[in-house]
Amino acid sequence: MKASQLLSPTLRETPAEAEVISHQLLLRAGFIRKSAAGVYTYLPLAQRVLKKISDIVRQEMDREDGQEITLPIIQPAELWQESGRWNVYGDELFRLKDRHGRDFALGPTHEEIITDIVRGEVHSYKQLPLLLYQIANKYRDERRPRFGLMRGREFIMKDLYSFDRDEEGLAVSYKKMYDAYSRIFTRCGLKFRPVEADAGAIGGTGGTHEFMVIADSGEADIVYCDACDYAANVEKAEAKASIGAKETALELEDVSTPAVKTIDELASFLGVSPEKMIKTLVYRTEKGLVAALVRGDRQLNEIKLQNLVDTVQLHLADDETVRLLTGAAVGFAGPVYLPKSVCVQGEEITVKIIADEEVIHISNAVTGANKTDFHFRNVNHGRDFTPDQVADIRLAEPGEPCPRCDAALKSARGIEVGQVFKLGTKYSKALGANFLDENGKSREMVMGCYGIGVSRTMAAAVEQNYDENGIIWPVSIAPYHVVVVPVSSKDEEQVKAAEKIYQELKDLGVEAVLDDRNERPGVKFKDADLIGYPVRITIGPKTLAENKVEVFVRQQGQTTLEAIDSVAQGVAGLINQEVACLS
RNA sequence: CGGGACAUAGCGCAGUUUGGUAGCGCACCUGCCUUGGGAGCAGGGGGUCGCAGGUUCGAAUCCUGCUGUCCCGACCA
Repeated sequence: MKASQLLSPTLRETPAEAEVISHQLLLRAGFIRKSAAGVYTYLPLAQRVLKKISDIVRQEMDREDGQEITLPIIQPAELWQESGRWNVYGDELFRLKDRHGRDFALGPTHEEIITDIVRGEVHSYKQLPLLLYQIANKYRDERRPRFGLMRGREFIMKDLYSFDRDEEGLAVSYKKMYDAYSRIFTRCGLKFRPVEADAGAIGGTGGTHEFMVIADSGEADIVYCDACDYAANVEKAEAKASIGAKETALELEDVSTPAVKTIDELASFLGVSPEKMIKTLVYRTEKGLVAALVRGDRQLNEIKLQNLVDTVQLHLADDETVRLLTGAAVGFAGPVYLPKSVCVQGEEITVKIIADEEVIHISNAVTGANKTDFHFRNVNHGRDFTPDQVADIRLAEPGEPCPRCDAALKSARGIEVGQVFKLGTKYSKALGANFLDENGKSREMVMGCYGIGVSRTMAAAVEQNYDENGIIWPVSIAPYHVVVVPVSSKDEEQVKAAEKIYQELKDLGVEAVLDDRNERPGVKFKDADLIGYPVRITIGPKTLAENKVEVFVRQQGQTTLEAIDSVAQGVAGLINQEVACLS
């Protein structure tokens, strides 16, 4: 491709709307343009990157006998009503009506429609397992689209659905996808980590892993262990209880603590360390109130609590409810003598006390006394309070022991680019996707679903590979491998040499761009760095006299001199070697 | 959905306080010149100042309403 004809409108300045680096660079380097909030046009360079990523995904899906299909984006409301998600999915579902007033949705995900196809066409155990996938646009009307391609309302996703006879079959399919995903992100040249994750609203019976591209700009917090393989999203990460020394229980006493509300204030006021305190957080759920207890120096993990209580709604109770429950101002709640129920606006609401495992092992703890400006000292589990449930409900933090091997946990930020789910029979049951087994007995198919954010992976690759001059594409997903730059477009000798090398590269199967624009060299170099071509070949007067050209490798920032006649061959070898290295 | 900010040429911005009919840099077009890290000179094209009302002789500027965009939070297969 000739740069003079390539639609890659680079910008000298960063558009004000772009905050994260991938958004800034993809706009500046002329890869994308915004059409509406969270909706982007992919220009030629982006299209090529997306195709490279998609091709890698396709190869690895096909390798595991995944079969590619295309499912409709416009989906009838009836299917969504059948699964129950028409009402549950909420405002995030893009809805539309046709001219007859019939309801449709733009697919945010495709469990319904794939299950519909399979229930109609697959009836025998002989046809299973079945792995079907597509690479397509997905639509989610995000409350707040942001970070450019990272969280859009229209985005490209690969989704594969597995259908198996039983849980054992599902485990096999799951493993296949897990391994395929690891190969895919490796081949894309990304530093990533599969982590244990929370299943969220999608539910399901088995485990789920998220594939995280490690980057500081990531939205997800993960903890991992270098000594063993343990890695998890903090939403899910197990926290190992640290048990303090047992002391002789002293007599319960209340102590005046005027206007001392926070753990820190209390620690300095009483001279007691936070790990000897019990923090009490009151939550309101559709199943009543929950008083959650964690050690003073710990943080509650709301997702663990929500899963434990099995609620849809979980929000911190408002001040008024806390006052009614404890009979005290906010900041003085505690488990001792906490009422079993409370009357809020004429409604009787039950209260459940749930304690983190560590809490019941604190001897002579300090807690709120449910009396304004008072706390209790010497609170002991069993004698002074008895939780309804004891479980791991706190947030795991870096530095604490790994739940598997006790080495110190580390933390990192990650961008979720893929997730694998064991769905079980949730959708096959709702939509009636059954098959007959060897005994002629009808059974529900056991499903899994596996997503990769293709457009997000492109953005994640930029987040992980850039410098102050621009993008540094991994060779395997770079839009082009090489840019050939004659320093002067008016120097016939340089132009001729450049054209020759460009042609040779193309003949060798190397994807090359010839920067034939009548620009000063600085402009061409800046654009090359910004766009992120892995290799730049520069033909200039200094070296041409010796029949040599410069080869600049973007990743290493190093320049070497090569003979004109062999440079194409050499660069082709380098490119092939790089790609092979990744797969 | 709560809080905050912004909206003037493709991009970055000034002009708004104090109303007088729109400007700068980059980009774009023509010519000259130049060619090793976003050159220089000369000429040129491009904007119903987000939209709709209102005040006024006159509105980018003041008032009202709306829309869009971004950030923080809540939310999120």
